[in-house]
This record gives sequence, structure tokens and C-alpha cells, in this order.
Amino acid sequence: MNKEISTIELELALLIRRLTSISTRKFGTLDRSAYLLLGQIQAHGSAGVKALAEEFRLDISTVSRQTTALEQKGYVIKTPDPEDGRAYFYQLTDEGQRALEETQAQRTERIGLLLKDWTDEERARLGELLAKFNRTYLDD
Amino acid sequence: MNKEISTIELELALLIRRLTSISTRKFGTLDRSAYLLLGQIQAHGSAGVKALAEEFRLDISTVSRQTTALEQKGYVIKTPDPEDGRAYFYQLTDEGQRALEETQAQRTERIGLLLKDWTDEERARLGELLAKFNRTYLDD
DNA sequence: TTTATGTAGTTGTATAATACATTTATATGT
DNA sequence: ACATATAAATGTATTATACAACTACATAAA
Repeated sequence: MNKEISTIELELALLIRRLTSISTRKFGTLDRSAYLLLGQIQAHGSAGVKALAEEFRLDISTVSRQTTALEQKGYVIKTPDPEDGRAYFYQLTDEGQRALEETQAQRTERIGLLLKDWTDEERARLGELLAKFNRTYLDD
Repeated sequence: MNKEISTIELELALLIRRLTSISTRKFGTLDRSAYLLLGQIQAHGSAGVKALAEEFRLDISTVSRQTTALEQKGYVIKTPDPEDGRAYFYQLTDEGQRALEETQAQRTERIGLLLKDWTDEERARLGELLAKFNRTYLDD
């Protein structure tokens, strides 16, 4: 078993290095932070910075700046939480929705090209295992 | 097929976000850059900054600073290339070897814990598919 | 052989993402 | 009512990165 773990460890380190390079070089409409934040808001409904920060293991201050940037670009609107005067909800705008879909299409196309010679089984399995791995993380 | 690609795309974005958070918070002896650089030198022999920068898709200047840091910590030594007066080789020191092994052990232990409830087959398959994915990258 | 061009590496500078500390406004518990 | 806790914003520092300018050496062209 140790050999498999070592492989995963090494390949993950390399993967992060490579993918970070790619996504740093501004690939698509939205950067990774924006893409994930908008995706989270889309998938799980409106949310405040605290919840978003927890989801992505980032400091609240970081997410606060990121959501401010998204608001300035018109991708989200910020509405006060009627039940808590300190809190806000961010919601996707139509433009945010459009940018999200566009970015997802671009990213998906890119990945699709990379995996064009893979079998369906391999693609499906990689997706499953990555999803499982990410879910494993949730409970640490 | 598009659904599988979408899944991979989304899970990769999330994975990078999470793993970046973890490895930023200085996990283990070496940070990710140092770990990968030392690993590359160990696996493929001594190398100059240009080769290392290409391997990791980083700017030469970035790698130059990183190797300088490694040299100052005593993990590598820099020797002039006898065949090219402009170039240098970096080689692992014993201390670098030790730090590399220690970090690998720490990282492997962490991953092992995360995957403790996975089956052997799942672990082996994830390793294979990640390796294949990384190799796919190499030719882009 | 001299001169022009190319290349390995370093250093200067700017930028972006991040964390931690502080602050403000509001909530909650004693 | 007062003390403490919390959501978010803002100030500040750090870090990783890229790009540009530079230095020293190499190679090709005249």
C-alpha cells in the first residue's frame, strides 16, 4: 500500500504545480478564485463570506476582497441578511451566471482536449476518484 | 463523455484550491517548491535552473531564487558546468537528501491517513490516473 | 578574427494572493 | 445594561510569481 500512497503524493504535488502555473496565466474569463466562488454560490445558493471562506479554507479577509472584486465586476450582488445586521448574502447576477458558464465551457474544453485519447472508463474513474478524494478532505 | 469531463474539471479546481491551502500552511520540512525541486534533482540527477524551470513550467528567475534559497539552507550545492561557463549544476547534499526523505515521509503519512478507508484498488487506480494525467500534460 | 547574435543565470521591480491584526457594527448571554 | 462574541471590512506584511534589464559566456557569420 505504501507504494500507491507515495505515487499519489508525488503526482499530486506535481499536479498542483502544473495546474497552478496554467491557471495563474489567466486562462479563461474568470480566475480560479472567482470561478470557484461563483460556482459555489450557484450550486449552494447565496452565501456570506464566512461560509465561502470555510468552504475553500481561506481567511475571511481574503474572501472579503475577492467578493468585493466580483461585486465590482457585476458578477454578484450583495444584499444584507434580514436576520443578522452584520451579515450579507452574495447572489449571482445574470452576468455572473454567464461568466461562470463561459469559463466552465473554456475549462472543460481544455480538459477535454487533454483527455481526448483516454478511454471513457478512465475519464469516468478519474472523475469519481477525484470527487471522492475531495469529499474525504471535507472531514479533516 | 461531457459529464465526466465536467466532473474532472470541477473537482480539479477544488482540489487545487484545497491542497494549495494546505501546502501554503507550511506542512512538513520543505515547502512545495523546494520539495519538487529536490525531488527532481534526486530523480533525474543534477540540473541547472533552465531545465528545472522547464520541468515545472516556471520562469527561470523564479527557479533561480528558489535554488539560491536551497543552496543557502545547505540542501544543494552549485557547481559550474565544465563544458559551459555560463551554466551550473545543482546537486543534492546529504542534508538535502535527508530533508527530502523526511518531507516525503510526512507528506505520505498525511495522504495515507486521508486514504485510510479507501480500498487498495482505489488507491492504486488514483495513483495511476494521476500519473497518466501528469504525463499527458508533458506533451502540450 | 572580429563582430553580432543567442543563451544561462542573476537581480530589479511590479503584481497578486494570501494570512494575521485591527476595527466597526451588530448579536447574544449573564 | 454590560460584557463578550461574531460578520465583515480594512491595514499591513509576506510570498510566489512573471517580466524586464543586465552580465558573462557561447556560437555563428562577416
